[in-house]
Order: sequence, then structure tokens, then C-alpha cells
Amino acid sequence: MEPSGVVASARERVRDAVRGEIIVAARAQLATEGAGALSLRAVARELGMASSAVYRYFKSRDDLLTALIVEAYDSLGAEAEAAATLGQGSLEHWRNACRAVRRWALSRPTEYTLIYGSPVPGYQAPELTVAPASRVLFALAALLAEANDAGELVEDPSTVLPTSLDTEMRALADFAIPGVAPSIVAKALVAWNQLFGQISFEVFGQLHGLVQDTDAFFEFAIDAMGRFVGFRPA
Amino acid sequence: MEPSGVVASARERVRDAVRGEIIVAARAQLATEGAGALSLRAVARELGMASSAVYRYFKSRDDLLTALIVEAYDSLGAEAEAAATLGQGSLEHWRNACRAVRRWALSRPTEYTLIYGSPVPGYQAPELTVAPASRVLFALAALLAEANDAGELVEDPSTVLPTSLDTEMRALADFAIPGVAPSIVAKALVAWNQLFGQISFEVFGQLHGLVQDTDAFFEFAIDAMGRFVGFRPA
DNA sequence: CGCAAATGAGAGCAGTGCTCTTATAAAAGA
DNA sequence: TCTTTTATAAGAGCACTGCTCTCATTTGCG
Repeated sequence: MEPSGVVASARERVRDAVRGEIIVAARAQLATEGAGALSLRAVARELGMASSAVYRYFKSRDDLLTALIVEAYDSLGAEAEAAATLGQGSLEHWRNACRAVRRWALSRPTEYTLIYGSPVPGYQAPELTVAPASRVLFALAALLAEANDAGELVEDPSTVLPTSLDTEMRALADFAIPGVAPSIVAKALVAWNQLFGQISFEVFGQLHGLVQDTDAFFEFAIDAMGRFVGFRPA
Repeated sequence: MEPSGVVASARERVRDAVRGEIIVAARAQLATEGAGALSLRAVARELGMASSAVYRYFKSRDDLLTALIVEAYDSLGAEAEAAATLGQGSLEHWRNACRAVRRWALSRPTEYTLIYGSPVPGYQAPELTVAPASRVLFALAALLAEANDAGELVEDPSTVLPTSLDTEMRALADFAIPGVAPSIVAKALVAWNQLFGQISFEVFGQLHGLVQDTDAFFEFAIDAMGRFVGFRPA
């Protein structure tokens, strides 16, 4: 009999509870041990169950990893979405969104590593991770669209795109942020890469010895990149 | 007896040869299997020797990993250094250096992942990796210094730094690129993060479905960021 | 030539992901 | 209520991993 979906049977509820416990334990182990060192057996030990029992809930280690990845993407996406409407003016919205992403990354570094670091060896992200993975980008796109509607996005006429890129950016704009100029879309993508590049470098320790006041440097970067994209300062 | 260093004894030469063979086999396995899946036993099998014998040459798996990392850093550094003097004008030098980094990354993705992706679980980079890791950054710094000396670097007076960042960037400039304005140093670091952020996103597949013509997009980015830093177009 | 050092091979330990069979508990049907 | 079906748990086992030990062999140097 197919479960009705909304109303969960007693068995289903306890099953979901166990699933949740496994995920919690796995996340704890992830935080302490690191991404690829996530061991199903260790999680099982932690929970006092046989390793084989865990396979009733996750058919493979990658399956468990996927659950963690989806959770991380969703958590980060929610933070970014919430922050993208804070403050006054588009530039401040942009900055707050960036700050939210960084704050999340620094508070949950192993999970940031999981989703924005190198792919875990042998792991292939399944289809269902695509949607949650896009949330941050969509939040930034919405930000862009609002700024454009409010007239707070100025286009630099000296920015020229080659035709191939122009048509691509135009298509991208039509899909997600109608009305925004192709050159601004391209710049926004550049800024997006900058944002995650900088956060990754900070999380992965690549800034060590170069920059001490990472807070100030980050503020400088998001301000500069915000203006680069075309946000008009309030 | 300490080996004289320059002249290698017969034993030392064959030892170095075996070491080299192991590294080659390891790199091959790295390329096919991925970063964290590098197995000492597998490379031993490949070379037809017992796994325990490999431990005569590398005292741990991390030790072998370090050798690969150093080799990768040096290879990338050499490419960047060579490219940073190609072409006419600072902006073109900058662009060629960026192109070289990207070309290297795309041609050796697993090794790029090894050095710029998430740290391998449980692996702690030893001190001796610091120097080769800095080569790319130093190449870019030299580029900046030359551009500044040639008067091809213009400072945007509207760029203001907070005092803490100003002193830091000034100290950084004094150390590596004397004469370059603090605001330009900060912008160069932003551009550096952008460069590796974009390349990482491309290598890790995060650009999939967003940008098709990654070549054109990269050209746009390095041109835009080059101007952002202050390189005067030739 | 002989000796000491370097090397190779093998066994073994503790760990991993994963699969299989067997036992048990719980829900569903008669 | 009793039986049957189904989900879960447990354990053994396979093939693999990094790494350490011992023991035999080779090899180069004095």
C-alpha cells in the first residue's frame, strides 16, 4: 500500500526520525573529521547500531552525502535569500547577501567545503541537488532584477561584449532577470565568481599570511564588486 | 656519510629514479581516479612491487601527496611566470598570465583540484609547499611592479581604503611590489580571487548550464578585472 | 672480499564500503 | 485474535585501504 504522503504511518514516522538522527550524527562527524573522511561505520557506531542497519536508510555513502549536501545548499540558500532584502538600497542588499554567504561559510566551513570545494572523490552529484544549489544564484538574480526595476543599476556604455557572449547573456537575462542589460549580467557573473573565490580562499586558508583583516578586505571587495556590477551607491 | 649533494652516488641515483617512477604512476592514478582516491597500494601494484616497498620512498601517503602538490605548484608557477612576460603592454601581460593559469587548470584538472580545491581530508600541507605555492602570486606581483614602473598602472582616486586595510596593503606593497599604491594592491588581490574563483567554478563544473562559451566569458572577465585593477589598455 | 646498509617481500592489524543471510519485531489481513 | 507479510536489525564476510612489523635478499662501499 502506498503511503498517503501527508499522513505518515507510525512506521514511517520512526523511520524518518532515525534518518534524521543519522544525518545529525553524520553532520557532526563531517564537522570534526572532514568531508571525505565521513565514515558510515563510524556514524553507525555513534548511534549504537550495526553498520549494515544504516544501509536501510541510505543505500550508499554517497546517498548520505547527498542528503548532507542538499541540506547545506538549502541552509545557505535560505540565509542568502533572507539577507538579500535587508538594508536600504540595492548596493546594500547586494552587500548583505554577500555577507550572509560569507558568514554561513565561516560558521560551517566543512559544509561549505562540501558544496563549493573540490568534488568528493568518486561522488557524482545527482539531479536533485541542482535546485537547492541554484538558490543562492537565484537570490542574487532577484536582487539584480529589483535593482534594475528601481533604476539603481547603471550600465557602463564602455563595456562591450563579443556577439557570442552577448546573445548568451541576453538569453540568461530573459530567463532569470528580464530587462537587465547583457553586459551587466556578465559583470554580475564575474562578481559572483569573485565572491565565491574570495570566500573559498579564506575558508581554505589560502589568504593566510597575505591578509590579516579579512573582514575589512571582504567589505572592500564586495563594495568594489558591487560598484563594478553597476549598483548605484545610495 | 652525508651525500655530497651535487654528485649523487649510484645508489642515490637509482633511488631517485624509483621515486620518480612512483610519482609518475601516482600522477597517472590521480588523473584517472581523483584526488582522495589515490591509493598507495594501487601504485605499488602498477609498478609491480609490494606495497610495503613504497614506504621506503615515501613515509606515508600524505608524503607522496605532498610531492605531487609541490610538483603541481611548480608546474603552474612556471607557466604563469613564462606567460607574464608575453605580449605587449601590462594589460596583455596580465591577460596572458591569467590565460596560462586557466590553460594549465583545464589541462590538469585533478592536479588543479589538488592544490586549489578543498584540502584533502586529513592532509595537512607541510611547510615546504609554501614556497612553490607562492610562485603564481609572485608572478602576478612582479607583473604589477613592472606595470607600475612603466607608468601603465593608473590609480582611481575614488577608491578609498579603511585605515587598517590601507596599512596592511602598504606593508604588502613594501614587501613585494614597492611603489604600488595600497588601493591597487587591494584591487589586485580582489582580481586574484576572481581569477581563481572563476577557474575553480569552471573546473568544478559550477558554470554548467549557465555559461556555454566559457572561453569568451573568461576573456571578458580578465579584461574587465585587468581594467578594474588599473592596467591601462595599450 | 666481507660487511653493513638499503631494499624488497610478506604477513598482519585496524579500518573502510558494501552485500549477504539470518533472526526479530511490527504492522496488516483473515 | 491469530497468522502472514514486511520492515528492520544484526552479524559474518569480501575486497579494499594505510601502515607496521619481521625476515630475506641484494647491493654498494671501505
